[in-house]
Amino acid sequence: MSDLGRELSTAVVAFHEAVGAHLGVTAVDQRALALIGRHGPMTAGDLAKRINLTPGAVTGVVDRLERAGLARRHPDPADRRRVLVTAVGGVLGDLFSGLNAAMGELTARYTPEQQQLIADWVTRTVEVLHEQTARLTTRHQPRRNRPPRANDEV
Amino acid sequence: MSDLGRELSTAVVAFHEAVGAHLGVTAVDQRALALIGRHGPMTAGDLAKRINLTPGAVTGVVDRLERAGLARRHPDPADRRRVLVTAVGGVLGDLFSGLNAAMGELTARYTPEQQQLIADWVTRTVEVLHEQTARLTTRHQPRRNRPPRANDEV
DNA sequence: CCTTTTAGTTCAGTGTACTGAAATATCAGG
DNA sequence: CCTGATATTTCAGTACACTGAACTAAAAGG
Repeated sequence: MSDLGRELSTAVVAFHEAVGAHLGVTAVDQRALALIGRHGPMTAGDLAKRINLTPGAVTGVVDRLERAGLARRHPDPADRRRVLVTAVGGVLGDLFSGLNAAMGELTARYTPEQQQLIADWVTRTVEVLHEQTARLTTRHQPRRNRPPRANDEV
Repeated sequence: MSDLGRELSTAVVAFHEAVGAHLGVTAVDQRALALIGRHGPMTAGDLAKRINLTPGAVTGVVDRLERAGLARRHPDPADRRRVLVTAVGGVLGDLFSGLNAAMGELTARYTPEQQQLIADWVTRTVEVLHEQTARLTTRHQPRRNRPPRANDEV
């Protein structure tokens, strides 16, 4: 069972990497996208704080996301200095459509009760992962062979 | 439910990134490690073919894995030109111990039948992910804003 | 208004992982 | 042995994402 978890983990990571390579965006870019996907439109500055990057770096992140058609810059009508970054569903949806369809087929094979059970397990697993990720990022400080990486919450 | 999948996905990726940052290894390094973890000890050349990297790059990969204590170089007794790269369980085990413990607790909450159901779902999900990853990496060629990345099977 | 603060982009410099080629060491065959 | 093939490392060059600082633009507050 713990082997299965490892397999799931690597499969998920491999898929994410494939998506990133396909679209020409980095892992950090994808984290930023997930962030605005979850929290809604966000200013570049907020994004910088969230993913622990300098404003200059965020410009690059958003550039790549825009070029890939995954996000768009939107001037804030209330404050014209600010730039709101919004996620664009279309392209990513296209890419994930195959996955979503296949997963839909898969879930359809289970009864509602079973689906409920699986959803429950997934929810708790996500919680565990968040806890363990936090444990890694806060308790120990990273080993610095390489430059400091953006590895905060997502 | 598809939202849940997305959340699980990002949580998994975040954890992996945290581990990588903590140990000073890249995502590619981790893929290489997963590879030798699954297929057993492997020569540097095989590793190069598998992850689609030049031999020179593989030297760097193995260097980092060794430095992190995740792998070890082992001369092939049969052919002293070759270098067998073997995974070392200890360090990674320590890192994942928290996760494994937490996941163990989590699974213990379910009945054996329920565990079986979950395992079944996970297995099928892994299959789906592999298919979809293959679809991305083979059918379409990557968009090349950036240099070609190592994104093959894992 | 005029100054100060804030938001974002631009730009030069840096670190790192990659490629491709040269170098080194070992095997295999006449 | 000696030659040619094979496995890995070393090394120079390159690409890229990041930092930190300068710059532009807009808000805020006397």
